[in-house]
Amino acid sequence: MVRRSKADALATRHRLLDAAEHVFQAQGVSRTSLNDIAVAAGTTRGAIYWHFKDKADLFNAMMDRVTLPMEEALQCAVAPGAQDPVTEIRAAMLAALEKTATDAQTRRVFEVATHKVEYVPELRAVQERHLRAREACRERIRRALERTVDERGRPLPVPADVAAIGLHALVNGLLQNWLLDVAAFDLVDTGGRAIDAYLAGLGLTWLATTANETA
Amino acid sequence: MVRRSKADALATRHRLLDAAEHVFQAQGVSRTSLNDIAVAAGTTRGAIYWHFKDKADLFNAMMDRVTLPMEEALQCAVAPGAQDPVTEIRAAMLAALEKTATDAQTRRVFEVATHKVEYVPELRAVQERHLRAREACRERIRRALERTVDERGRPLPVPADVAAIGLHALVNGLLQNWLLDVAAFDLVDTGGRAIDAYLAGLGLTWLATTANETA
DNA sequence: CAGTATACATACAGAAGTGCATGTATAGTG
DNA sequence: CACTATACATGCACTTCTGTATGTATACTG
Repeated sequence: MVRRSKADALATRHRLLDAAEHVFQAQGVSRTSLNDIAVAAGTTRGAIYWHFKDKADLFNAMMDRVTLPMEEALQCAVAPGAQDPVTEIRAAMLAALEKTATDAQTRRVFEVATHKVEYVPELRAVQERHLRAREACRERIRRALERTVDERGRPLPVPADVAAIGLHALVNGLLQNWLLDVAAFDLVDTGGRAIDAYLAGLGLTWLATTANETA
Repeated sequence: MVRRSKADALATRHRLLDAAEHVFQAQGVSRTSLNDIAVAAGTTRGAIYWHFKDKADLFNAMMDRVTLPMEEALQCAVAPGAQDPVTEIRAAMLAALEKTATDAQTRRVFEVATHKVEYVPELRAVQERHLRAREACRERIRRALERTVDERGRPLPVPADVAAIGLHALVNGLLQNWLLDVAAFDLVDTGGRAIDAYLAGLGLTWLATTANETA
């Protein structure tokens, strides 16, 4: 076969990762052979073994190409101190929902990572990244809540770390449930209202009020 | 080999399912061979093929032996009209958390079902059961909320179905996140407080208040 | 422009797992 | 008390996938 230029090789690599996303989503990671991916990408297994060590390496590369919704949420709220910290957090969570609902690639990879792969020791890298991202997300929420408590006088009805764990679980649950049946509810609208209800329960009712008024 | 009595055969079947739970949890479903399960159960593949058609059949039988936390929550709240419907729902959700935290088998199977198996078309039976249970759970929450709205005057800040989807997502997210790292937080205590915060956000503040007072 | 590394395609050997066929000893059964 | 179905164990053929070795044409490089 013709040898490709470096640009061609990079394109091949991306085609392989694109193909992996689709085939993984359709068949699950463990049930797809490297040949399945190669054929879907219009190449052979030789190309895969050139660019990647094995299936786990390819899987990790596929994950590294994207930022998962929760990680996106952390970056999105980088605009520092521009406004109320809870408003930032709320915007970040809504952004995570919206990105999942609209960006096809994010949805594919997130679905693969949550429902189409088994969390076995071999893929520990992704699992640890997942756990770290989760911890970072919780921390960010917790600090935002504590800053809000400092700025106003009233304390939260529950400790900030508890509130953070709950909010993170709520968003996570919304994302995962929606992926199982995207027609069941509108992720951004319904999810956003649920988030506002939760925040209202933390005593941040002004948010829920404004959200209801604008809706 | 000696032929067993019917009681022995039933015991063998249960040993196979017990072994499957443990090996699936440790290695993931697709990475465990039928021989792995047979050896773990102290038998051979012959026993498996006698009791089950194939691995998918064994997996389904394993799932049929238990009631998952959310299904348990539905049955638990069967005590009808004994008290406030929201109090019932709250108790049911807490029961789901507690059962997951305390009952080892429930935890094992739930963990396998959520993190150690790929949702591929072949296991559609379990997936559909999962979706049906989810729908039933949401419906039950929704009706309880609507009954509460009827009993009191005030409406909810969000539609009942939206509130139900959120509550279900919250509990589901708590369960799944806890399974990924059981040391991260106390499922019953932290989860319960998060649930109360959410209910408070729906205007059912008396619950959060009493929960805080008793805590 | 010759030489080398690149970017694959192809071929092959081996492991592993599945499904079934067959063996077999005993628990039930009339 | 024969005898048949049961409850497995064992062995085998077959498929499937992996990892690697090898072939090869061309992009790059001095």
